[in-house]
Amino acid sequence: MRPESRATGQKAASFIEEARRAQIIECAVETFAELGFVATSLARIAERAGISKGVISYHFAGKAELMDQIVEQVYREIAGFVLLRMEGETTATGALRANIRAVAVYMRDHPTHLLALGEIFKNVRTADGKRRYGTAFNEPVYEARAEMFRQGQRSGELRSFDARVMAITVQAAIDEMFAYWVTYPEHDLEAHADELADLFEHATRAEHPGGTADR
Amino acid sequence: MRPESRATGQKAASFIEEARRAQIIECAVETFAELGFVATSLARIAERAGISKGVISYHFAGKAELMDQIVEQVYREIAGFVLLRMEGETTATGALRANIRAVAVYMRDHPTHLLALGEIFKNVRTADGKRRYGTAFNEPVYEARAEMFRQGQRSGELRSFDARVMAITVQAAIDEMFAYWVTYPEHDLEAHADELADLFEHATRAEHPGGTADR
DNA sequence: CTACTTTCTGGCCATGCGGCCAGAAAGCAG
DNA sequence: CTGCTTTCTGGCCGCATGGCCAGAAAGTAG
Repeated sequence: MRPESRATGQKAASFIEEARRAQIIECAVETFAELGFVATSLARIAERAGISKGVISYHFAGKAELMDQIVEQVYREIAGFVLLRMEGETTATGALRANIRAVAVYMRDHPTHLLALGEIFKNVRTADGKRRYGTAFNEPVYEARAEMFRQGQRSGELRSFDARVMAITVQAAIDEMFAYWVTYPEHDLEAHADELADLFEHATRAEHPGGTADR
Repeated sequence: MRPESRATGQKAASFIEEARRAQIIECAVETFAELGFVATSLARIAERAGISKGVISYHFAGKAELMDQIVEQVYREIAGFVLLRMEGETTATGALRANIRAVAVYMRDHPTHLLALGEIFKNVRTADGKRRYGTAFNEPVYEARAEMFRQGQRSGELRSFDARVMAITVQAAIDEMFAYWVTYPEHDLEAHADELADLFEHATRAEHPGGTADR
């Protein structure tokens, strides 16, 4: 007998099981990225993986769990990648530049992961019609970046502004850079990232650097 | 006999016909805004309008034409509203501020229209899997704003930067302001808009105002 | 009134969906 | 080999979808 639900089971999964789960997740990511949320069905994912549709049901409790796994995995992957490349930055401006550049590098190397994440984020809803992964899911990112700005303001490196709005806007700028690049692949992603770093440096830095917060 | 396709017909439509079409479009907008693209079916739209599903088929060639009409109508509405409120602005900075504020006012007054537009934009794809209304649909907006920036750079009002990246980023910042406000309705939209205007003023203005382009 | 057009209803259709399962196949332990 | 577990296939189910249509209803002109 198959376990009541291997997907939610606690037992150590076999090598084969883990490999299959990883393969299915990867194929699902590609399908979401290529066809979009609406056109991505379990049948299409199975087709891309070269397996029967039932295999997905065997390894995952359902489509919802599959998407949960994608979100969790990709999110962790990005966070690790970006945070690693921000280490050692001491100034807020430097940290922000490293942040933007790191995300741009990740975009270039794993565009499908980000596309799939976006499709799932924007379309999955709970039974009551509300977003499953809302803007609220970005809270940690917003708050971390806002805190970075506030620290820069306290040290006098940055001018006075609403740290939260700035944090939100940085994320928006990064996301749109990705969307634009996906539409126009010949667009220079690295140049765009540097331009964004300049943009926000001008937007945030104190008018008379060296002093404390300017007003 | 019903006309071969009233939806695409050229004849002057009757009052009743126009009223029905308008009602259906409005109900469709509300449904897209409230339930999202995935959960919006012709049946649900008809239910909200209190009519039979067949009425939609009678007045529109299909779901695709309905969505086309929504996009066209809302797009025209926004463009007219915003452009009207930018008239008379002579400086790039002033025009940008007026632009951002106007969009914020429109958001406050017609959130469902913008939500529906977003749902349709992000999810409708053609048969070959490509976006029907892609980032390319924003081209006119991007280009107009970029040209505004270039003019400001020529006059020495603005510093040197990539006008296109700046135009894209402004749009992203505005869109995210809306998304954030929808998630947190108590968020102060007007203050956010003013904060954005300040942000981009700092990001774009020349370091030594009064001269010509700075480098 | 009748004759005709416009508008609407209710239901049918083929399609594709996610979920599920009986049993085949494969792998493994004795 | 046999017996057991894990993994997979192929197909079936109920359901919702967009599109479609026959005919009813409402409106209008003569």
